[in-house]
Amino acid sequence: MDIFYEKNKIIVSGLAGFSLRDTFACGQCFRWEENPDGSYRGIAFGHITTVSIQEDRLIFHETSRQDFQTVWFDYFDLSRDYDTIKIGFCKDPTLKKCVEFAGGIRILNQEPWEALCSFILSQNNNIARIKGIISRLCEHFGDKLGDLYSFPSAKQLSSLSENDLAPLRAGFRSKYVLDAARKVSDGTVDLNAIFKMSAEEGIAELTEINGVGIKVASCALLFGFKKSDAFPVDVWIKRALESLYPQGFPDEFVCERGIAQQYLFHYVRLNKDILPSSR
DNA sequence: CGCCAGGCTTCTA
DNA sequence: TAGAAGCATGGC
Repeated sequence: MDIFYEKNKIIVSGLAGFSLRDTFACGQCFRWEENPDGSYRGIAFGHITTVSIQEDRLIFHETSRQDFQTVWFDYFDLSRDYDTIKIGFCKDPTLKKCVEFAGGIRILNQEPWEALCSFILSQNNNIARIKGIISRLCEHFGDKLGDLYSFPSAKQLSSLSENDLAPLRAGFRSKYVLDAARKVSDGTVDLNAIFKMSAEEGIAELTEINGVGIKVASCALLFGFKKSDAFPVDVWIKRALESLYPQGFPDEFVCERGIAQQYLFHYVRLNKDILPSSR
């Protein structure tokens, strides 16, 4: 991998196989928007960028060197060697199919609070509506930065009431978001401490929040706390495990089983015919 | 229109 | 303590 700093763009080469579409559409994040030219515009950690891919090159447009180094390099998980990980996955026949279907997925390192809050809102919900709720959340309570809105902090949300969140139309999830915002902002749940914890300990910490169970906690840990061994089991993964891994999910992927999980999730969700039709 | 959505909490036997 | 009911809303 090589990095080139040019006048108006930063180019990262040597990323053959990386797909922005697979990465942004696989259900791990909800805010990136595709432009007519195929690039994507997004905001994270209070910084905005536009990214595109040409051949094996990831290109950051109108992005400062500092933002790339302090935000986007880590956000796009550029220190991880996905080629080697995928070679490992391909030893398993099902994961091989996942890699062939959408091997361009990388797990993003999102803002911890955004990941937690987003997946609280995701429960018993569909992705199109989750996006709408999160969009309204940011527009109502985030900070306007250029043409986009930051994700509102736990502190910003902690002083709000359920009534304040009514415009989001998040239903019963609103009270869960408020409980999370309060416990995170007052230190009852220490997000920074979770980075030093195991995934198991992280689950114990996050499930102190009302409305956060093992699945939501696992998603937050995988997508916001660099816990690549966190393994969220939703209805799709549950069905996939029952029909495709009756002997259990292979142990050899333990360290990166969260990544494998995401490849599997995206594959079975968009190829419903590979799972038994009856529920 | 009815089913279901990247579940969780609460109730019930 | 396992399993079902209830939950808000709207995409498809």
